[in-house]
This record gives sequence, C-alpha cells and structure tokens, in this order.
Amino acid sequence: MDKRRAARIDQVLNAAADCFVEFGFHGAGMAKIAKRASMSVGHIYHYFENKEAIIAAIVDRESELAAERFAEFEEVPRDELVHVMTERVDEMVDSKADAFQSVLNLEILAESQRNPQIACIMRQHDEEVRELFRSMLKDKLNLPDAEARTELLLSLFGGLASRIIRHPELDRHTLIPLIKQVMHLALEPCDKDDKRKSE
Amino acid sequence: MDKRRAARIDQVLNAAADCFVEFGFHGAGMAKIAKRASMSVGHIYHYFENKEAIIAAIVDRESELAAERFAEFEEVPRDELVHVMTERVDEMVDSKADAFQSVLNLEILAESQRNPQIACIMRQHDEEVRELFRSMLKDKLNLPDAEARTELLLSLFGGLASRIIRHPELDRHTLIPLIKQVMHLALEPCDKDDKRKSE
DNA sequence: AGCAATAGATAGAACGTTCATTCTAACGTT
DNA sequence: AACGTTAGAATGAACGTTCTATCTATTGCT
Repeated sequence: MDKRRAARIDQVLNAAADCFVEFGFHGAGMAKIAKRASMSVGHIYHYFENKEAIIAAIVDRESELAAERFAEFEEVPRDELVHVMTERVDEMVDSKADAFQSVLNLEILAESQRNPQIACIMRQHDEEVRELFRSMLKDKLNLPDAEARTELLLSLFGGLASRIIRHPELDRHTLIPLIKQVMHLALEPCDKDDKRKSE
Repeated sequence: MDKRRAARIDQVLNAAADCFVEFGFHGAGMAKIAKRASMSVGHIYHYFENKEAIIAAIVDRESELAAERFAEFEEVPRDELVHVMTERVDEMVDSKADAFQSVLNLEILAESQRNPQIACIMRQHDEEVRELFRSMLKDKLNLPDAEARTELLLSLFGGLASRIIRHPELDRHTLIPLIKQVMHLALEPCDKDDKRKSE
C-alpha cells in the first residue's frame, strides 16, 4: 500500500509546518513534531532521513503551492489579463495577511541564506514563477523589459507580506488603489513618456 | 568605569548579530556567541539576563539603525526631496543586497510572529519610520493619502530585499528605472487621472 | 486452506551531544 | 584586603539520531 505511506508523510509535513511556523525551523524539535503528527519520534525517521530533509520537503511543497497560485493567470486570455490581475489585488493582500504563509515564507527566505540546499530549491521555484510572469508580460501583453516589470511586481507582492507583519492595522482601502496604479504602470507600455523623469 | 561595560556589551551584540545571521536566532548557541565575542559563556550572563534579552537588544539596535537611515531625508528641503529620494534608489538597492542586513531583518520579522516582545519592539520602530515618512509626504510635499503612499514605498523597499535573496542575479539596470517610476507615482499628486482605472 | 517467512509500520527507550543557565574559583586593579 | 571582572567547570534539560522490540499485514510454499 503506497497510499498509506503518502498519507503518513503528509501527516508529518503538516505537523512540521505547524511547528516551524510556531517555533521556527531550529526552534521546533522532533519531539514536538512527532507529538503533533500523532506519531513516534523514531518513526518519522522511516520517512525522512533527518530533520533537514523535512525542512527541504516543506520548502519544496510550499514553493510549489505558491507557484501554482500564480499559474492561474496563464489561462486568462490576453485582453482580460490586466483587468483580472488588478482585480485580484484584494484577495492577494488578504492572502499575504495570512500569518501562516507569511511566516513560513520568511523562515524559508532566512534559511536559504545559510543552507545552500534550501537556497537551491527556492531559486528553482522562483525561476519558474519568474519565467511564467515574464513570458506572460512579453507574449501576451507585448511589453518591453518584461524581466524588470516582473521583478517589480514580485518585489511589491513580496514586500506586502512583510509590511503587513510590521503593520497589521494598515489601511487596505487606501493602499489597494495605489497598488493597482503601480500594477497598471507595470502592465502597460508607458515607458517612453517617462524617460523625462530619469535624470 | 561605564565605558568598559558599554564596550563589552557592544562586543557581545556584534558577535551575537554575526552568529544570528549565520545560524539564526535559535540555531546560534551561547558557546558560539561567547567564542566570537572572545568572552566566556558565563560572563555574558553578567550583561544579559538571558539569550532572549540579547535577541531583543539586537532587534532594538538594528531597528534603530534602520530608522536612522531613513531619518536622513528629514533634513532635505522640500523642493529637492523627490529628486534626492529617487536618486538614492541605486544605493538603496545596494544596501538591500547586503546579505547581513537582509537576513537579520528576515530573522527579526519571523521571530516577531512568535515572540510578542520582539513584535512590540519592531512595531514601535516601524511606527517611528512610518510617521516620519508620512509627515514628510504630507507636510513637505502636500500629498493626499500620505499613509497609503508610505505603505506602498515601504512595501516596495522591503520587498526588494527579499527579492534580491530569491534572485540575486536580477538585472538592476532595467529594474531601477521602473522603481523610480513607481516612486514618482507615489511622490507626486497624480491621483485624479487614475480613478478612471479603478473599476 | 494453512503455516512460514518476510517486509513494513510503529513505539519508545537509549545514545551522545549540545543547549541555556548557574556556580565557583581565580584574577587584576585599587 | 577588597572588589569588580573574568574563565571555565558543572548542571540538568532538550536536542537529533539510532537502536531494538513488537506488531500487522502480505507473500510464498505445501
């Protein structure tokens, strides 16, 4: 039976994600993970070589999930793309306010700076997302500098998550229109009338 | 002698910051911190009640430093402000690429989600920075929605740091002009001609 | 069908290490 | 001699990991 094994692994990963959010990668012990997974400590080692492997699996799973969320936009026809993307800003902000996701992402980001294996997994997924965005902007919207526009948008969305942690009471109703303005700037070819500004 | 004491404390904080960047708040042990501070483990406890206090001191110091960096703009006269701010984007991006600062900030951000004391320190400093920005935009530039514009800029800058970790090879030469465009959008009262977009 | 053998699932104790913290004894300066 | 300063051993708890034992279910042979 292979289903059972997969289910158990998922059980461990869910428990681990919980603990990692609550205590951090290094603050969460195997004992806590085991207890939350309703499993013995030793048994976890039948599914994962060590704690690092659990962290790596979590990073992989979480990054894949994030990538899938972006992939939705690929199905949108080109003349609706800008409209759909700007319309989804509200739920985007809401999702960034989800502490679970945000903290896990921060933990991953910090860990990637000291663990090359994590960095590798993370960058692979980021490249995926980046290429998806880039090709959308270039092929669907015929935009120049698609790479830079992608980086701008990803910076903004990524920053939103940290911002909400720093200032949870922030007034979304006045911020969201501003974000939409930036998105229009990034999603429409208004490059030329701007070179006047760059001194 | 009070100078000596202050110097020793700084010695511990510097060593601790180093270790926290390299191993994380919970991955760094007192033994490592002591060794890097050229000090005995036990002696650190004469300056700090416990490890948490060291973390708190680091968070405080680092947040204050970040706030001071922003405070420079307060001295700039109002008719040069937009110019100066957009001109400093390049060094801003460079500073965000400094792994030391970025990782420490991520660690702080993640820790603030699970340690209320850290969250408190961090939010106090963020409020300081936010108010500084807000009053600058409102009083010096006479901008409406100064709060929202502040949040947008802080999101963007904060996101830039995470973005560079995710994609260090990112092409800054094409991204920076885009960032400057966003800054002009956020620093100039072009609110009206945009309501057309918000459906 | 019925027994033997095997493989995987599971729990929990045991290991050596490292952790944060405390304690004690020695040091250097006055 | 006294006092603040320092080093490092001592402590017990917690860590990640390994080991062993028991249990369950499937497979192969007759």
